[in-house]
Amino acid sequence: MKGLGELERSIMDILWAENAPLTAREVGRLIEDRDLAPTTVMTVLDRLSRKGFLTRTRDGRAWRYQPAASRDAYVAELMLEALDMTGDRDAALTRFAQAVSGTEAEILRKALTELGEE
Amino acid sequence: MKGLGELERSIMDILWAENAPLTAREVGRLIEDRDLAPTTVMTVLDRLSRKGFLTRTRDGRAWRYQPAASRDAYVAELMLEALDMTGDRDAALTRFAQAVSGTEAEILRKALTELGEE
DNA sequence: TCACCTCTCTACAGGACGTAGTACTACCCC
DNA sequence: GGGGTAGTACTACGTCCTGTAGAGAGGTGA
Repeated sequence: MKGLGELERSIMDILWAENAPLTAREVGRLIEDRDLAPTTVMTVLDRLSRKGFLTRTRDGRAWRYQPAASRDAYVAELMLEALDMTGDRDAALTRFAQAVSGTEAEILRKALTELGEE
Repeated sequence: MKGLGELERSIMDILWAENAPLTAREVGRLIEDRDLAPTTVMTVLDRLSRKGFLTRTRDGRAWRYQPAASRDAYVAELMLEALDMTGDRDAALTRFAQAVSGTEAEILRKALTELGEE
């Protein structure tokens, strides 16, 4: 998987936050604080779908874009990818476990416990 | 934190694998399969220390480079960084927990348990 | 038909990286 | 002591990615 640029991520954030597939115009409106040219938004949406982060379907002449995967899935995948980078996954995992905060350690523990029960 | 390029990572891998600080020449010898000019290795080592991935100390006229952090720490940090990207850390963590393989889930569980005992 | 929307194509600047040459300095051997 | 050698710093260049956007084409409604 490739990383995302800053604008790309802003746009993914918008689409992840929204539940419905959006057109370029709609995304542009939601990102208004940056005052981007409409084509800029379109270009980025296009690149994102080319990279597989978005899927798009026709709606009249316009395209509607929506995330190909949930943000959680994306984040989890990034984490796994980082993990793949090491020779010693166990050490890295241990380190990671030590680094997450208390509440999050709790979440992780619970998720793992539920796993074990399946 | 910034990501690493491909050559940068090869070089970090070498330095992570080695326990002693190496000179550019030594790194170059260890990476021989690529047949790089000595200055290429030096440039990359230099960039890596500029980015904070390496520290260097003088050894006569030469520099000796060593990782500023362990690979595990680096990987763990990458993972945390990915985690920071999401609005809903819990969901991402849960997702992650579900994605790691059984053995690794075990490792994680153990690390978390030990945490709890401290 | 005219204004408009949306698309696709093309472009360009800036930064990161891989790659390396050049020029300068210090050191060792003959 | 002079030349080769090793090591450094500085500079450079091509490529790819990303942010940014214009130009042109083809529908669409008034």
